[in-house]
Amino acid sequence: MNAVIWWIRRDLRLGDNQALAGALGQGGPVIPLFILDPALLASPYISETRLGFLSAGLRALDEALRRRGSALVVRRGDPLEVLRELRAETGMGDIFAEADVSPYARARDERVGRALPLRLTAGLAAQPISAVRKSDGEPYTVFTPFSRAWLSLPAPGQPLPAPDRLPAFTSRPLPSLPAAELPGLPFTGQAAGLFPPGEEAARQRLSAFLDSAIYRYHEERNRMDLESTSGLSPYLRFGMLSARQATWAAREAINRAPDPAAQQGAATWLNELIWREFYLSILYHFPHVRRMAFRPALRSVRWRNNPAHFAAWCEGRTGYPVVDAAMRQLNQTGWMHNRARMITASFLTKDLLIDWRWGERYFMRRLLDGDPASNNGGWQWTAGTGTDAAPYFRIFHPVLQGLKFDPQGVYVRRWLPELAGVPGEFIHEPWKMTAEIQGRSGCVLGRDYPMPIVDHAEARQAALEAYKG
DNA sequence: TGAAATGTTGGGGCG
DNA sequence: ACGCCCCAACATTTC
Repeated sequence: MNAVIWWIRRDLRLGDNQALAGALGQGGPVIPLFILDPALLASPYISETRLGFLSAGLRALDEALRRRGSALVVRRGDPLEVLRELRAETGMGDIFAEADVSPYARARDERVGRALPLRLTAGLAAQPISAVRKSDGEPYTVFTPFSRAWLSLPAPGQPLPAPDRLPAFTSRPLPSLPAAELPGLPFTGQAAGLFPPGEEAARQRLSAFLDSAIYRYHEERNRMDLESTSGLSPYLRFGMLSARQATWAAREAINRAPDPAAQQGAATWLNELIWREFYLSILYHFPHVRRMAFRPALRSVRWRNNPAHFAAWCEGRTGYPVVDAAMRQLNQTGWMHNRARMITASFLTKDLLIDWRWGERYFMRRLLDGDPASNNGGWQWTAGTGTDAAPYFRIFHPVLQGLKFDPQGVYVRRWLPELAGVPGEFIHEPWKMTAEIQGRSGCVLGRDYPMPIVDHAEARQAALEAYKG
């Protein structure tokens, strides 16, 4: 019996894995394979931290496989060459993999599929990407009708259980890269504490979220000072949790919610998962969004692109506490609250008039959950350049956003220790402190914390002008 | 999944 | 009792 290959890409899980199920359905040995693709490792969107998370996730997957009589094979090289070699070693069986939507992934899979028997399966999204279309067959470009159509489709089936055993290939030893040669920074420190890699950690995190926070999600999800979000994005990014597992859990939570407010909480979380599927669909149908604004009229915005401003934004020293706290959170942990992503993105594109693609790339280089579809969609939404985007005049006020979504300044103080002693009434606008209060609070502006690098009111006017042009 | 500017309404002070 | 003004609170429009 031919051995088949389960080609793992961003589906680092044994549970609810349709590619793995397809491979097992052949009845013969299954070889779990991960390929380190030099072309991907050289991408400007790569993150050392995310690579570390991936590598740690591969080690966790290998351990889970070994408990089931199998083992992960990791090889480095051009995917087509690696697959050819491995098939020659193992009997020329089919290759099963979860389909992806990014332009690079699709080109790669087309190239492989022309030369080898590649069988792509669904699983990246809970509803197959191209199943959600308008009645005339065209893709949606506005979220609300997309979500209505998504919800009206037959609910995705129950998630598949993880297999108890994987039939191993035993005819000959299969060389694999040693764990020590996996790429990325060692995954340790704050990020590892917050996001332990692997399928089991994802399951625990989902279960904790379902216990209570999901029912308050509607009211609390925007609060940056609370742990009110699921924190599942890094796991969804690498498929340590499947979209179907997540949406299934959301629907179950809706059904057993104790009261209407709780039901609304779970429904709002499901809606966020649908946003993820919306942007997967956008990238699939409109791959050019990866390089430019979706809307042609907004491809000629005259960005100012001041490098000093960009550096201040990256390093979290703009002088606006909410913006700076958010960027420090990103730099230190590889994750940022969604509300904070919108605030920082609005600040970069509107207050600093810096090309959204600079911000998109920086986020990709820092985020554990950095996903080309969601990240691009989010940036284009805030910049007002995308499908169903915020209108250009929707400009976030960094102080008001702070007052609304971090009312006591707890989030700001957590990430900006230099503001720890600043009185509550000044925490989102420390430049209003008198010299005396600055001295008393141990936070002298210009010494301990910067003055704002731009005046928001002026910057807002300038942005309106620039976008109008 | 904004915020500012402008418009409307109604209560209360006051001559 | 009445008209006038002020202004807060809310609604609508505009960017």
